[in-house]
Amino acid sequence: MTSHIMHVDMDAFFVSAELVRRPELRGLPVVVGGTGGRGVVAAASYEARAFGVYSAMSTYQARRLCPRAIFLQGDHSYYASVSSMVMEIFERYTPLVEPVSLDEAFLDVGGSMRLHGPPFEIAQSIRRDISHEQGLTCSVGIAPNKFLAKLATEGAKPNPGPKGPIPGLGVKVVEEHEIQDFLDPLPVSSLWGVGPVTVARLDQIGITTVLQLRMFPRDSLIRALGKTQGAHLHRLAHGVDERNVEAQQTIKSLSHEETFPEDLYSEERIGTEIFRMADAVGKRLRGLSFLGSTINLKVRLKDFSTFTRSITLPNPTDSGRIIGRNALGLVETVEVSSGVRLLGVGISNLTKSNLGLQLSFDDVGSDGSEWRDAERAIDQIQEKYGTQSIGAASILTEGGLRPKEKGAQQWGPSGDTKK
DNA sequence: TCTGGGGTCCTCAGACGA
DNA sequence: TCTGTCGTCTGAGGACCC
Repeated sequence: MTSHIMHVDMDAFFVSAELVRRPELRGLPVVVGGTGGRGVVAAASYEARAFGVYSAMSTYQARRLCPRAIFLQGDHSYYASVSSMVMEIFERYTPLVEPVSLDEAFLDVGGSMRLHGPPFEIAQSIRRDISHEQGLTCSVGIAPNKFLAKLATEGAKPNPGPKGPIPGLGVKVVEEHEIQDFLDPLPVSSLWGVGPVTVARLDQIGITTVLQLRMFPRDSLIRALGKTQGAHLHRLAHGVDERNVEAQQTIKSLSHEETFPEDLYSEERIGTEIFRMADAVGKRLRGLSFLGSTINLKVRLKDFSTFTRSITLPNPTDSGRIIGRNALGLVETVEVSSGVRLLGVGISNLTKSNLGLQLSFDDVGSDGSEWRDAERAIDQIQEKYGTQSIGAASILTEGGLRPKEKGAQQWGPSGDTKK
């Protein structure tokens, strides 16, 4: 059986997408992300990477490393539309497409080979289609499983150079008999699920490479890292990953959070922001026909200390008002007088809403009308006339309704954000 | 003027009922 | 009746991913 799991990753996706609509910026150091003082870098062009600018770095630091760079505020909805066109290209070659993020997906092409040829040829065709139709480049890894395919993609990527990307392989295939030779020299940090904390723990027991990890007794690894993670890493070091490519994925939670350009001190303002986020969470729930039972609140204070609180309701809900009221109750258990940097409201324990809903007193307004009906009516009006047209009074701020939308502030406040 | 947003999964501790 | 144990649920927090 040949390797038939494919991982496709767009090269510097957000920047590349911007260069398609702003070709005059080609060849320059370009950074996309949150342009405000509290923003982070979402993507850097290969010219900017040559200055040491990488994604997830604070915009502040990126500006210091590369003052000449052109900083663009990320445009999530534009990238999402480009992404959906790229995903459509994948679906020409196999129905088994599992999007990982806007710029990345797994494909199982095991059933497509009679029609489209071997995986390597399919990868070349996909790269050609994406280049011709979207003007973007991508890298592809092909291997017997998802974990190895993703690692293979890293080996296919371009490298940064001062005059732009130095082309990589474009497509890298890892066959069954090559697995150990491919994996052994890699640092443990390249394994899925190994971050800085686990790297430090492994380092303490003398493990820095996958070869050392593979040679380490499984029982000792479990003693050092715990049952789940120890067994997981032992499997990965041997190149074993049983996860299938799942075209249909179910969501388990959804949330909104926001870092404010300036810290919040007023209880009233904190309450308004909580209701604004709860309203958005409720709207998304209704749009997806989900109900949720557990309300989650996240608070980050001025000193970056972070607290989470949650409460499980007796009856699941999709009402922004109920979510907001409970989140407001949770925030009272946190001492916020030192200043709030970030607030987040989320919901988990999700069920499909067509299973029937048991109404609670919270769903019924004082005039006898049902809040759920009111919120659905607002959804419909916003659908027709825009999100600024109508909204609950509880989310009205000095700046107007400012409804929260998914990804609208994905990488932190923009440079021109008003309070 | 340093450190985002949206997720998933795991661990641990405490409460509670059998 | 009291005590210990076990499983389950809930809540908080941490690690990790893109």
